[in-house]
Amino acid sequence: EARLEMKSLWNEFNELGTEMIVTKAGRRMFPTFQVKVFGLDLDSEYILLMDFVAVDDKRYRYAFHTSSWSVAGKADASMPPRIHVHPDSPAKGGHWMKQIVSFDKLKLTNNLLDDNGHIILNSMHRFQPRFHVVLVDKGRDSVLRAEQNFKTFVFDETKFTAVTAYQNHRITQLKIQSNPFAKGFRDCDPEECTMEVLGTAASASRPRSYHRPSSLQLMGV
Amino acid sequence: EARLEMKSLWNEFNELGTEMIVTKAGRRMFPTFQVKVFGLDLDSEYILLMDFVAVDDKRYRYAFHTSSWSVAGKADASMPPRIHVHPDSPAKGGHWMKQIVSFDKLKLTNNLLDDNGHIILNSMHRFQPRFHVVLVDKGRDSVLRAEQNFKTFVFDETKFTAVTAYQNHRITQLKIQSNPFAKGFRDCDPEECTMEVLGTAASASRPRSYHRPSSLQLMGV
DNA sequence: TTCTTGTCACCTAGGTGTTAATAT
DNA sequence: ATATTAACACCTAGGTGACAAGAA
Repeated sequence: EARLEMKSLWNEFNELGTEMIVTKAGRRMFPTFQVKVFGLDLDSEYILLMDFVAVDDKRYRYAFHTSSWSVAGKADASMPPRIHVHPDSPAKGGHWMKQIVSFDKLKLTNNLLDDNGHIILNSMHRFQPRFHVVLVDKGRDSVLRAEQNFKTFVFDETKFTAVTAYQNHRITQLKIQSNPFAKGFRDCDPEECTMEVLGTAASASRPRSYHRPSSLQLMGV
Repeated sequence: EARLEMKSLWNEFNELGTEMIVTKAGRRMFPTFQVKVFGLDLDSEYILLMDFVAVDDKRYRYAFHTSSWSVAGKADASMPPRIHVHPDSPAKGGHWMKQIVSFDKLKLTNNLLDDNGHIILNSMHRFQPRFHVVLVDKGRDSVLRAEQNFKTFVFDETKFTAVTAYQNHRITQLKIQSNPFAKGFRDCDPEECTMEVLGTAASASRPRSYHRPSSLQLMGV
């Protein structure tokens, strides 16, 4: 009834241990959480939303010398729970099913006092995104049908560690290779570095490198 | 029940004879048609939309030597009529009234075969934008109440001539001075040419000019 | 002649990881 | 030490009028 899009890309990240940046202003997820929805009633109205639950009760730390994560104690105080309602909500089943539903407006923040409606997460903690479909039931006693009007989908491969700066260098490289907005950091021939990593895409080694001047000499401090 | 926003800017354009560019791909209007809506029922649902009607049955021509428009004959065959439904539709009265309603996604085209849902207009003809508020009435016999569920607003100062290229040079200059996206053509000190023409904004003459190289020497043809 | 089209430099607006500096 | 922040170069994406060339 709901299929995760870009599943192979999510798998690539998940195998390395996905990291998502959180910032004070709010940062989008990459990959973007996108789903194809099936089996809704064409003319009934639904609200689609996401939330994030802690994977465990632990705080993590990354050891650069071993390139691995380890537990660094119990979780910090949990953040105020928030949900992200897809901006098209509410909309009819026909609307949701006619195209991929993309949560590209969703942003993650570590700012406890955020008033932009972003999702608040603890850095160095692990989270599992969840996707919910809620049937808008305006009839009497809708509370009695709350259970059947509410469906939740969890895709294990979308779990991630929230960070304020990337820890695993291989995650950084995969982000750079697959996110169009990071094209400026790609280490390849400027002529042909348009292709993105999708699924088992080839990774032919590129002989030429694109070197930008070090910002050391550019930033006048 | 509906107030035109940026009325003074619309008036400035209207006094010169507003022109709006139409292109094959579709061009936004400037000024953007924006309204503040009042008096809706907070929890009832409304659809807000726009359409464009011909001001008269004439075709126009611009005489550069006299800087004036004149009638150039009867109107060409009318274009397929289209409406532009505001993308937030349908939404409750509370949603529409809590902020300015902006039709900035609306685009004008002269392409009869357009399949992007843009508004199709005849170039060198005059048009009057119209704004409609439709109450979503799901009751029986709603057809009997169609009249009272439908309100139309016409702001005379928003009428314009559709063109494929600007005719009146003063219109061009006012667009450049007031549209942020045309800032590159402003003839002023690059340091301080941020201010836009709003209402009776001052037009202090600027001693310094910003001259870009002529594209004659840049375009290698 | 008059009008239309396509390309361009130049903007707005905002999403990237990098880096140095700061905080804890 | 480790984690966070803020400024930055470099992108994507797309809205401007100018201009030259084409069409009617």
